[in-house]
Amino acid sequence: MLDIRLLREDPEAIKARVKTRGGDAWELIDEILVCDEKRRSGETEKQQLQADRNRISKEIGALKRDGKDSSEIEAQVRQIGERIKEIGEEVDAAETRQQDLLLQVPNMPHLECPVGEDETANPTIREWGKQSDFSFKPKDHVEIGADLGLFDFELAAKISGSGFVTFTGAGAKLQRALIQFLLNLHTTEHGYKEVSPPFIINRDCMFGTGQLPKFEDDMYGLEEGAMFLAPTAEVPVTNLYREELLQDPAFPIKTTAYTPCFRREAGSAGRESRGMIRMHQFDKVELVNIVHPEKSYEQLETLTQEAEKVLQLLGLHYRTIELCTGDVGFSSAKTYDIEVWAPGHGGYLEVSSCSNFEDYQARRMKLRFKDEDGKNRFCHTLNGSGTALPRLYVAFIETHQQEDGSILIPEPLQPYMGTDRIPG
RNA sequence: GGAGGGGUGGCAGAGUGGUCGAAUGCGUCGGUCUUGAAAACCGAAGUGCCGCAAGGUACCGUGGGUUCGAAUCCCACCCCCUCUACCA
Repeated sequence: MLDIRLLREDPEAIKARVKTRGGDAWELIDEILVCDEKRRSGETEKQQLQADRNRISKEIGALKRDGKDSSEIEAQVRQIGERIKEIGEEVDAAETRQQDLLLQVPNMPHLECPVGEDETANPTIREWGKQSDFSFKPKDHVEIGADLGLFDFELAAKISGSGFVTFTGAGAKLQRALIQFLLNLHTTEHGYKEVSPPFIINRDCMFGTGQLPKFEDDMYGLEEGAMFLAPTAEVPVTNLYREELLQDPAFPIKTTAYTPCFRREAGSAGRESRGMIRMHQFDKVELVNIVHPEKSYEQLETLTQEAEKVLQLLGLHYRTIELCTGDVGFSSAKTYDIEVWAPGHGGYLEVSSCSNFEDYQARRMKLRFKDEDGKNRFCHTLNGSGTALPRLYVAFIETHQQEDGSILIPEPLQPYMGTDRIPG
């Protein structure tokens, strides 16, 4: 949520920045300011009346104690009460409307964020490794999975539907090994605290991280929308800190979690949908940082490197791109995507999205800290996938496949797999 | 799921219609004393909103209601604890 004070100060500048995202959310800003004005003037009047009422009520108390008649001023204060109620309703209506609108306005992209309309304008920041040479034609992950019996889509369709996968045998073990590897890397090398949160999340939290009100259709709702299946661990993990006023925080607060993620992916059928590249349920290890506002951009670089480390250790070629204004997510001010090379697929796959939300989420969820001067300020929040499993899995088996059909397990993963090769 | 108990400031814990934003204790911070520290004593200290400010206003789990006036009475809901049932 944007700071209403900034909006009051310089609405045109903020409109211009929101506008760089495309879309028409910036058009809401004028009405927000009208509501704000209405709310504030009503509030002032209401509070004056309340002060009157409090004063007179005290007089009534005093009269009654003395055994005197107070019926006259009681009638007077009753009238004030009615007026307070009327104005109160107006103020509430303006406030509710203002809040509704404000929740629909996305974050402002960072000033240095490259301006552009869509993903074609995203600059590549760096690359690591290179596209591997094969002395044979590399198979894609669907084929490898079928050949080695690693996973089965039909088996998943039988019990759920399309867009799900069942891992089997060594394939299931590889999935488990990757999760273990990721969590251990982040907890032991990168200083993260591990949590394992619930996957069913209440509605308030969905507002906190910015999934609601705009993206309800992307999620699986339960109990008529009162609860949702977590679309990403970002939601439960960041919301662990909602409505907190951190007294003496040891910034950066770094939390990691493995969770399954549930997404309806409504309307994206057919897009990059072969195999397990886009699923209704997938596993992910998430990295969440809560930081001092002045350190968040520095921390974004660290966070991104922590995610990249995963791919380096697993010997997977990737590139890191910066999202332009038209492509950056709703709540984010700046985002790096990490895309891993999948030789069988013949393209790059997004395995991680590392974002600085600045105080956008913190303001929504009232996450604050007491700063060096004793002032209460909103924290900055960041998160990044560290990493998403299915695409990591895809790149992994496609990159490490051998001509004989086996898959070589790179050394860092061997302790978790208990072998250096999945036989062909 | 059923029965009972409970949700008050950083924590503990009083308060059952009007000088209660809230006693008291612990903890925290500042000061006095001390070579220094401890102890003792004195003092400070919640959050949001409105206001240039002075100040005002709201907040005692959440939302409604009664009343001139609600932490206190009524209703609904949420959460926690104990017992019980069921169950991985």
